[in-house]
Amino acid sequence: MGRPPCCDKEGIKKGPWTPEEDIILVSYIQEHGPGNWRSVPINTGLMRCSKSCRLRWTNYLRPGIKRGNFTPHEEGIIVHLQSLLGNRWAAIASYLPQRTDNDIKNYWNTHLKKKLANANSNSNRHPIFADAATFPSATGSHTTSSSNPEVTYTHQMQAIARRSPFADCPSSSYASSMDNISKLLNDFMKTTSPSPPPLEHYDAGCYDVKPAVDVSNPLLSFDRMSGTGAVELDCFDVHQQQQPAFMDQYGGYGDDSKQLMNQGPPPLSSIEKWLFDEAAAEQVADLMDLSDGCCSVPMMF
DNA sequence: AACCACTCCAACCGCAACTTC
DNA sequence: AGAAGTTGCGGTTGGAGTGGT
Repeated sequence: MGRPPCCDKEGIKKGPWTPEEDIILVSYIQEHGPGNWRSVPINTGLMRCSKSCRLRWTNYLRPGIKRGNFTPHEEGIIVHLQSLLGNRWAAIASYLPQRTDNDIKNYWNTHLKKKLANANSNSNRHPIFADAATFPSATGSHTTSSSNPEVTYTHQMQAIARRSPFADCPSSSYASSMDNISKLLNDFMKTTSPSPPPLEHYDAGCYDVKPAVDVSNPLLSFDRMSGTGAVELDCFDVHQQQQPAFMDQYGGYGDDSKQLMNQGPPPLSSIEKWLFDEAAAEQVADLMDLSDGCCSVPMMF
């Protein structure tokens, strides 16, 4: 279209975000919710382009992001899905709600690709490298027609992701980004008045959210990842009567996904069974550890 | 201590899809 | 219908951190 990139404008700041900028962005989103990124820099005074704000939010500040080492199970999921879907990181990330597509992409490029290259050279052609082209979504095309089997499959994947068991609370071995921001906000509030509202309902590590105080604020009111109590969470449980309110705003599931949600879960396919099978993931982990180069991962299709 | 090579990841860029008018 | 504007995605890169010499 020949339109100049938004970030080429004069006075737009680039580079790493400062804690102050993070606070401003989080405060704004806490109040207004994510979306309408165009208005974010205008309304906040941030000297950042809308794209940069969105990226900062989705890749770093967004609640529920898990940081730190990937588990062998997560590795297995990524490896398998990459073999099926190709480099469709957003689709792969939908299976790992706590990981961002950027994180998964980085992890693939810096760790898994090397591991698999080594493993592949040791074991020739392993079933894990099964030809992705045989799978409908491997083409990487995007359409919106629900009659398209490719899209149907994608929707099934999204539904699968919603009931993913991987949404359980991680160990506290990693530092939550929102925990950091919460601390920043608290420090900020000590020195500033008037201050943005505190992120008081974020707990460290995983977001062990207390019963919502302000239900009108989706950021404060979602219950997730406690791993305890009645909410046991499952914001990814399609069997739940009530869809978590934050899902659309924070998880990116759109109308099509809601439709699927209402239709109930798709039948459990072999890939789902495999993905949710810890033993299979361990097999992938074993493979990547190059223990003996033996081919032990089951062929799925 | 200084230098270099390497790793890792946050952020940028360009493009395509999508939405609005 | 199509131009203009917005959002999302994947590839790439810059630079901070780290380890080796």
